[in-house]
Amino acid sequence: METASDTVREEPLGLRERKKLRTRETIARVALELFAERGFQETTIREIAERADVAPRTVSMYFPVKEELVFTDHGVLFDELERRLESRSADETAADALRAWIVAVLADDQAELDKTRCQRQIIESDHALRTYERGLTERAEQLIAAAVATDLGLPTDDLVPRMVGAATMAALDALADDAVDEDLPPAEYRRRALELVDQAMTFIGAGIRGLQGAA
Amino acid sequence: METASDTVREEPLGLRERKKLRTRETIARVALELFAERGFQETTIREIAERADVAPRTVSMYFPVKEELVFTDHGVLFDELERRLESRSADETAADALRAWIVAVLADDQAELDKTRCQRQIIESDHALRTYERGLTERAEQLIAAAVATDLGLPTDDLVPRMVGAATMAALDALADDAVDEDLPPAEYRRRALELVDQAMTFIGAGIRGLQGAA
DNA sequence: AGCAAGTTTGCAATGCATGCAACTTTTGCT
DNA sequence: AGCAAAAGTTGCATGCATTGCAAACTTGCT
Repeated sequence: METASDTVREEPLGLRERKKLRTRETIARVALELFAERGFQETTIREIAERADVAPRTVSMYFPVKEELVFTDHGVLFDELERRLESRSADETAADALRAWIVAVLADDQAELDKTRCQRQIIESDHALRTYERGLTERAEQLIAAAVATDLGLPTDDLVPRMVGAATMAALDALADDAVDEDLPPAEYRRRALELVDQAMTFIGAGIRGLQGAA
Repeated sequence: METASDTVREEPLGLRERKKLRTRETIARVALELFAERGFQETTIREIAERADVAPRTVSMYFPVKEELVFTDHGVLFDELERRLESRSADETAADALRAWIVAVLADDQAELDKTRCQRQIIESDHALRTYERGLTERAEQLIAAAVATDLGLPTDDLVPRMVGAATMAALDALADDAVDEDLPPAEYRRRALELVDQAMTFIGAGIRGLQGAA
């Protein structure tokens, strides 16, 4: 199967890089543990630093804002989306690239799904985190809007691509809710997720056609 | 024309209430001035308090989070939307109520439009404010989603109403951008705003029908 | 070993947010 | 008017996140 790592050159990491990566992962892991135990607001940077055995300053070094401790992979996931949207071939629509991205990033083993569920429970129990997440999705909306605008030959700031981006991210939100509400095995979760995605794309496609007919 | 005040009983405010209201408005006004002059992050609560001639503690009293100083009316506007959606008559769809709300709340005189433009410039020049705004729109999305779910006989957490809510708010976002980008007179701004809204509703309507046909 | 570059850390300062208690003003009642 | 309760304002103190800066420490390389 195609994954992100297929396209990324794997440099042999030096000791320095490996250590840095390990520190980063340790901090993120213990932070998630603590958030799950006591809640996000109730956990201080200092406590995270203590359990990760680093200085508080180091935590802030790796994660300039506290919220980033929860959304540790959103950045790379969205980078990947951007790459797929921008480097898609001429016969591939934005919708195709988007769907392929979702297929590639969907949690597919139990461990990954468990981590996702843990993150989602933390996020959904804290308003600041939900707000922060909405801020993150803004970027994805814009990426999608830009790609859709290209497909449709519309200006980037046109209403239609923006609505498509927003509706798409609403679908991904619904998908995230599913991840936590249900207690499904990974395969079943994937199936339902793709069902949601296809439903969203049908909606969007019909919306676009409806608007083109009216114009 | 119908406006919010038509349906709200105007109690004769006592001195206490009037004073409170005046203090609140003074704080909000000077805060907006300062934000426009120096920027949001660059202005401290203390400076706002000084110019408003109150204690810093009082500012935090009226506006528990700094961001609220910019979004002073969003709360009541969304209250009004909620009221309109929930108290609509049987023959009025969610879309009807929504459109009526937009017509009622659109800035229609120069002074109001100027204030809106000032707010929007401040918001768009600061990332924290944009994020905060996205958090606020979550509520509106949910109100709309709930009303649309009722109209369509779907569960509240169904994908379709959620996408409709998201797409609708994307349209309002685009509308807000228009308010600042252009230098239009109020009447022209209103006209373009309604054009956008109708375009959004065409998109959404077609999307819903497309999905119903496929189901 | 020893130097240069890159990391981690401690320290200090700033600013937002909040609980609490003291203080002032307004209100309602006699 | 006079007074007591209620409501609003303020000062004080604390906790926490975030950031700049410089010192201390590690690693990579010669």
